[in-house]
Parts: sequence; structure tokens; C-alpha cells
Amino acid sequence: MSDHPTLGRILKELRNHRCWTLKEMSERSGIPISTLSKVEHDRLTLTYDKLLQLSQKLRIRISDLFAESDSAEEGVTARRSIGRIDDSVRVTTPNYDYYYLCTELRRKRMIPILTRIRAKSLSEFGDLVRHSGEEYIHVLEGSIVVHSEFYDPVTLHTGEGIYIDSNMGHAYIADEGCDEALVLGICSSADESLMSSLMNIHEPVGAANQTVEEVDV
Amino acid sequence: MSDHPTLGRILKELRNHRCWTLKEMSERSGIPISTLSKVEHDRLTLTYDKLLQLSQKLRIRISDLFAESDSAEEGVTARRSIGRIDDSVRVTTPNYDYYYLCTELRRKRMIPILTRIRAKSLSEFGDLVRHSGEEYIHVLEGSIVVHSEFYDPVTLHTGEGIYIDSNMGHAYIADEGCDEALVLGICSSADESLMSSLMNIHEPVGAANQTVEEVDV
DNA sequence: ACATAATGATCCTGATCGGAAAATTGTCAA
DNA sequence: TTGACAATTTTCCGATCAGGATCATTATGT
Repeated sequence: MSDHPTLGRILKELRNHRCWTLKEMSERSGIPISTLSKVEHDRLTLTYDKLLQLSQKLRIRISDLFAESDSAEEGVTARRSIGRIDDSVRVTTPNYDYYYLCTELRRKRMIPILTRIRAKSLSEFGDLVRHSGEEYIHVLEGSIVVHSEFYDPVTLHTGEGIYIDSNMGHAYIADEGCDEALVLGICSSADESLMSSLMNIHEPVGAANQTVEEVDV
Repeated sequence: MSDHPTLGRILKELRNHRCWTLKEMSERSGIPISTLSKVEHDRLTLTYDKLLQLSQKLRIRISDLFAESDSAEEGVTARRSIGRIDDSVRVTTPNYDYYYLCTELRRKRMIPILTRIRAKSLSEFGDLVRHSGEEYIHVLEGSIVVHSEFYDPVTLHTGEGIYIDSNMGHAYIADEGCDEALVLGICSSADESLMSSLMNIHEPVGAANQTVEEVDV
């Protein structure tokens, strides 16, 4: 069992490997010599910003600084999760009610979300939403109008869907004919990484008063 | 540019999405509430050891804490494709009728497929299907029975869904109560072109007599 | 009224971090 | 061998900050 090697050892090996002096490393990284020296002797550790600075100035992956055995997975997994709205995690925003499905599964490549659309006009909706990744939206009940940054609005009825790049501004609003609409959305989680998708996906930028509540968990 | 979100934002999004309170997160991570609160408000950052602690206690990978989008961040794309069954590509197999949606879009990360399920018994179905990737299946009409390699069969009714690792053997058959069932399936495409995914994904291995015909393309 | 959750305000101990001085190591000439 | 001398590394010190405890406040729901 190799314990986590210290940050000092990692930095020292990195520096030796590249045949740098402390001074050279200091100039490249923008971190003073004295600090680097102390880190290498485990008399000091670094904070978030310094680690980030090291990572991008020296072009190291963050995970290397933590000696993380990177993606070691891709074995035969056999996960299964049933998506029922009663077991979902509900997130309400002014425009949508989200029901996150299958939340018990971590690190999925896709995120299924049942969404009840309340907004009925673009002005009511506010700014277009944009985030990384892609998404497919399928209309389950009612009909919706899809507004987007680079296309004319289009109306989708029950049974129809749309696939879009999510970094294009977009907004789904309920069509005039119906009171509310229910859609199934699937968001690609950006880079096989659950977190980065959770970071960016489906958070209306600047939405102030979100309420988050669990339902039946 | 690299709009590096702050550590605070990242932690906050993480916590919100898992629907944890500060207290809960504190207990799980072993970091006191006051510290977490300050971090989330960007009044504080964390040092190496705390970041490591967060990573392993909460089972997050370090790179996620730094919002490191390892692989190249793509440019701004603005694709859009409407998925109507009339514009789909139809593929018939003994067990299923597939309607591939949004086929005009190449290189998508997900593949939406409307599927009409005809098989009504596992014996009639044949061997379980297995392929790479993950998939989410949502029942639109009727109800289905999901058979899989490592789980008991489960019945899904209209409005319910299931997320599975596709390399686990699986089969969807129409429930006895209904004649046919209609489901919306989304397959994660292992970042390959549409064609190769059409070739590999969702083809019962060894299915001999497939008919492929385009409808309204 | 009560409990829970989030935030803010203090206070404190110990750590980060950077500049500058001191110590170490190596090189070369007399 | 000895004494400059420079390059590299380490130590010292002060200003700032991490990080944890505690209490007060506000909002929300029961």
C-alpha cells in the first residue's frame, strides 16, 4: 500500500526529471524559490490557487500533482437504475421543474431529466440558457416552442423531439395551446466526468431563487 | 478564455446537486461547516491536504475540483436537429423496430432512437443484447419488461424509465398486458461517427435478417 | 414556538508565502 | 591547499491567510 506520496516528493521528482533548478522552476511557475524549496522538504503545502498556477504554468495535470491514478476504470460494469418520478430529485426554477432521474448512479455519461415547463413566453423566461455538452429533448405531454440562438423558433408537439448543442443559447417554453408541458431531456455529461457536467449543465445562469428539495428519497 | 470557476462555485454546485446541507457535507468530508461556508463564498480557499481529503471522502476526482476540462474544449457549435418519426431512419429486426432520430447530425454524443417493441417473451427474443456504452430507456406507450444479466426482471410502465450499462446483457420485451410498446431510447455513443454507432449499437449480435429502409429522407 | 439551514461576525492558532539573508555546493585561479 | 566567487539551496522572519470554534442573525418549514 503506497500511501499518498507527499506533494514535496512529487514536485521534486518532477523537477529532477526535467533537470530544472529551483530558480528555473520558480521562473516558469511564478512561485518564489523559497516556497518551492519548503514544499519539496514537506515543510509547506500549497493552496488551491498555487496548485492551479503550477498546473497551468508548467502544463501538468492536476491529477498528477495528487498522484491520482487517473481513469483506471472501463471494466465490465453492470449498473442499473430505474427512473421513476417518485424517486427523482426535484429542482425548481422559475421556468422549469426538473426531476432528475437515476440520481443514485454516479458517473453516468448521460443525465435524464423530466422537466415540466412553466414559462409561457420568452420575456417571462429571461436570458437563453447555455452550457457545455449536448441535449436531446422529447415532448411527452403538451407542446413546446424551442427558441435558440441561431435558429427561428420551432414548435414541437407530443412525440417529437430536438437535438441541440447545449452551448448554443436555448429556451423551451410551453406552447400557447397548452397550460404546461412535460418533456424528457437527456443531457450529455461533458467529459465522461460527472462533476463537470453537474457544474455546467442545466443551471440557468444567474437564476437567483432556486429551491431544491428532495422527493421521496 | 478560461473562465475558471472558483472553488467555491464548484463546491456549491456539487453540494446542491447532491442535495446535501452544509452539515451533511461537513460530516461526510470531515471539514467543519464554517470552513465550507467560507469556501463557498470565496472568502477562503483550501490547501493541498484539504483538497485531497475532500476528494477521497466525497469520492470526487481531483480534476473535478479544479474544473479541469482535460480534453480539448470544442469550439462553439450550434447544431440543431428536429426528431420526428416521419424523418427517421427505420431499421427493423425480429424483436424491435428502430426509428433513428436526428440522423442528419453526425458525431453526436448521444443517439436518440424510438423503438417499437414487438417481442413478447424472452425465448422469442433470443440472446441478451450487449454492446459498449450506456443507455436510458423511457416508456412512452404500453409497458415493458426489462431483462438483464445481473438483475431480476423489472416491469416499467408508461412514464417510467431505466438507465443501464449497455455491456450488461439486456433485453426489452413488451409486457403481456399490451400488444406492443413504444419506448424512447438514448444511447451514449462512444464518440464515434454516426455510422459506426449505427453499425455497432443496438444490433442484436448475429441478427441475420435485418431489413433496412429509409423513410422520408 | 421550535427545529433546521444558511450566513455573518469574532477570535484564535497555526500555516502559507514571499522577500531577504544565510548556508551550502561547485568551479577556477593563484 | 587555499581563497575568491558564483550558483544553488536553505533558513529566517514578517505579513497575510487557512481553518476551526463559537455565537448571533435570518429565513424557511413544521
